[in-house]
Amino acid sequence: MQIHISPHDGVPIYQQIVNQIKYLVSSGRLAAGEELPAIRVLAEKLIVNPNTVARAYRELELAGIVEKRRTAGTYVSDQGSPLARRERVKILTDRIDALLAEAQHMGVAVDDVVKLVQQRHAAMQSTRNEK
Amino acid sequence: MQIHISPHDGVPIYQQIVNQIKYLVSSGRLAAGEELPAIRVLAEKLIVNPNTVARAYRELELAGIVEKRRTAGTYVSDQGSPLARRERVKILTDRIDALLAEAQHMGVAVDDVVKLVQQRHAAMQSTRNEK
DNA sequence: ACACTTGTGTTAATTTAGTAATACAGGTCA
DNA sequence: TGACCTGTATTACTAAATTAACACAAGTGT
Repeated sequence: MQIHISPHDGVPIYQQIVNQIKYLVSSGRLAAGEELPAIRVLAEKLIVNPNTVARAYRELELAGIVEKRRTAGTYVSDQGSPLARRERVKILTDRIDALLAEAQHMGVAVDDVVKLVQQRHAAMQSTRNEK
Repeated sequence: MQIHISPHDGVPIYQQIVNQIKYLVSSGRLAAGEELPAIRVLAEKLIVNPNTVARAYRELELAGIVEKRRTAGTYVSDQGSPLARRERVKILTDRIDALLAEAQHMGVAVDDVVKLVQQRHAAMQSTRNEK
């Protein structure tokens, strides 16, 4: 768990933790079922108040990334089931609908939106570190 | 200049002003070179502090949407339309980045996202009323 | 039972974003 | 010139977000 925070980066500490753990999970460095550090442990490691880590974990649980077992710890959730995928696609579909509605409202063609998507994806692939 | 603000909409007043003026410019209701209301005038019309309007105008100038002539007033920038489009694309780009990041976290491939975009677009074309 | 660890909850301090009050500087134009 | 416009700058107030301090409840394992 190599997590590094920038205390005065403009983005809240708890958000930085959320983002980095999300990335660790999506990149496979944190496997499903794996236990992640106890709130106090990570807090001490990052030199941050435990409540801040607790909030990050809560957000992650809300997002379905992790599961908490009250007195046992926090674990990466098994988000691999096919049924879950349908749910995920539905969420993405809603966002896409909103995006398309906005684009239409702005007078931007859907073709351009598709181009932007591919373009942005390429950009994300090449540059893995920014800001 | 029909601008309407919702004081407690969650989004800041100055941001609402920025958004609506951006839209007015991009839709052509505010032509390039046209003068827009003096800060105090618009402030009184919207029942808002002049500083709030001033901030909105400042953001618009920073975005290249308008130009300010110190003692003469504020005018829609000459390249208002093209710049406005760039602005719109930037807004969409931000949303797309967020969408792609989310898709990655969910383990959904970008190809599938592109497919969903096209699919949803087709759905929007055929059925113009639902939700 | 008991020491220890886990996450939870309540409350307060702190920081930041947003808005407001007010005075200022520099032009226009009768 | 001088009243009257413009946008600008400084300062302070308010509300919300963020973080911190600290006590709590509930399992684990010896």
